[in-house]
Amino acid sequence: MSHNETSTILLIDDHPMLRKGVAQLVELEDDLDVVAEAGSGKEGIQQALIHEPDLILLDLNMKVMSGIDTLRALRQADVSSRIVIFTVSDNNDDVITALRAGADGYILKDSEPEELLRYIHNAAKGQMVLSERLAVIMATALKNEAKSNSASVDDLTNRELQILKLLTLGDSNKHIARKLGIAEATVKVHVKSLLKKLKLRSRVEAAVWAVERKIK
Amino acid sequence: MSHNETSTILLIDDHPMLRKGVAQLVELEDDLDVVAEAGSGKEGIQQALIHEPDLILLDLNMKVMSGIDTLRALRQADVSSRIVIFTVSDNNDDVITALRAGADGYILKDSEPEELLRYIHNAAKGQMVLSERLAVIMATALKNEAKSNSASVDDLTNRELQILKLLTLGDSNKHIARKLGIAEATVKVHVKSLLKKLKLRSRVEAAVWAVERKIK
DNA sequence: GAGAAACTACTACTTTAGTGGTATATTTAA
DNA sequence: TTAAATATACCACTAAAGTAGTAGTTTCTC
Repeated sequence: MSHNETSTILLIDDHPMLRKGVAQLVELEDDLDVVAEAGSGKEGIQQALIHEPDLILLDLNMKVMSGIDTLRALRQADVSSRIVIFTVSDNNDDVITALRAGADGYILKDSEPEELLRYIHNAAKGQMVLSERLAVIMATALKNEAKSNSASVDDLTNRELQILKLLTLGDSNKHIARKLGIAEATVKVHVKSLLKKLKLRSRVEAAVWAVERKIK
Repeated sequence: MSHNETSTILLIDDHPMLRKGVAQLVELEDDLDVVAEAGSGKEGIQQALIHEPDLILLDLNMKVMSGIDTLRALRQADVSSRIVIFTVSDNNDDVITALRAGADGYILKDSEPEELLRYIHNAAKGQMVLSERLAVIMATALKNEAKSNSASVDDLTNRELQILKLLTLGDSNKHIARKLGIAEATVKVHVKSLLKKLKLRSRVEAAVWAVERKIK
């Protein structure tokens, strides 16, 4: 836990240069101390368990294990550190997903050094921190709440998901039917119910939806 | 131009932390000197004209003016510096587009510090540098050359691009026609020619193509 | 000023997509 | 163990998308 003294920090990011930059900045502060760095989610979890830092700065877009997965794994492993997402993505869904998954803050990488330090200090104090730009984004998200599909991949059946993927490849219903060994009419049924669940109007929207969520 | 002495470097990246990290690393070397930093393409071009550095490290995914646009603008402005892309994107098309646009190298941000220094030294010497992981990617790209559309947004006319964007939103031809105040038949013509140029088979493929390239 | 793109528009036609309804066997969850 | 959801299939119909060809105007370029 955090004291009146020094707050310990763990950096999890697969960009060594960025880790260096943050570490250098943070080390200039008397009351902040980077106790460990990790270049992957897996390594991050190990380091978190070893050091039990006060604060973890976690990148979202990592190659092997995604930031969200790492976040969930950290919470699963009962790591009590405060976890703040530090990433480039200002995507609506990423922000919301991260906060739902138990993140204590969300900071954008294009923040200025002074801002970042302010955020880190506040986060170490136990405050929730959010990059200012995100306020607008989240407000918009809330505004469109009704519209903004709370629907997700999880609501789809296996078959529907399978067909969504093929559809995204540009396959026609006929092609999909052939590939899956079912009738074109059946494919249409699945497409229809998939559209209904996702509250979309056409296969084009479905394809875009899928691509934007990186469903592959 | 580069001498036996010190090579001058300009960093263009909209992430201050990353600039700090790279600058710190580079400054440890006697023969490398970061003479300027820029947080945007526009600022980068100004700095490049002022300092005429030996080497420019340029990020691709910048908010306002994209890295590619910046690269083109730099070449347009007759900046003779060697320009090396330094980015997270290992996307096929990004790599190829950058090299076609006159980049002297392409380095991934997840490179280790030692690697990065080696690349920078070599680049300053006038060598072309490429992150190792990209060799595989480029080989694959060449293999699929026939398939891999060399076509890009630039090949589309304004109207076609405009229609592509609307199409990606899920609009039907009729809707697009209404929005643009033209006949549905005309929209079809544009869609057809856009598909032909991009070598795609349907609006679904076009939408996916656009989303994957973040055309908005 | 001639030629090439680009943008527009139309007709006519084929194919694909999407809707609505019915139906059956299976699986899952309350 | 019912009830609901899933997966399958078919038909008929409408709407939308895509193809092909012709053609007029504008705009840009050589």
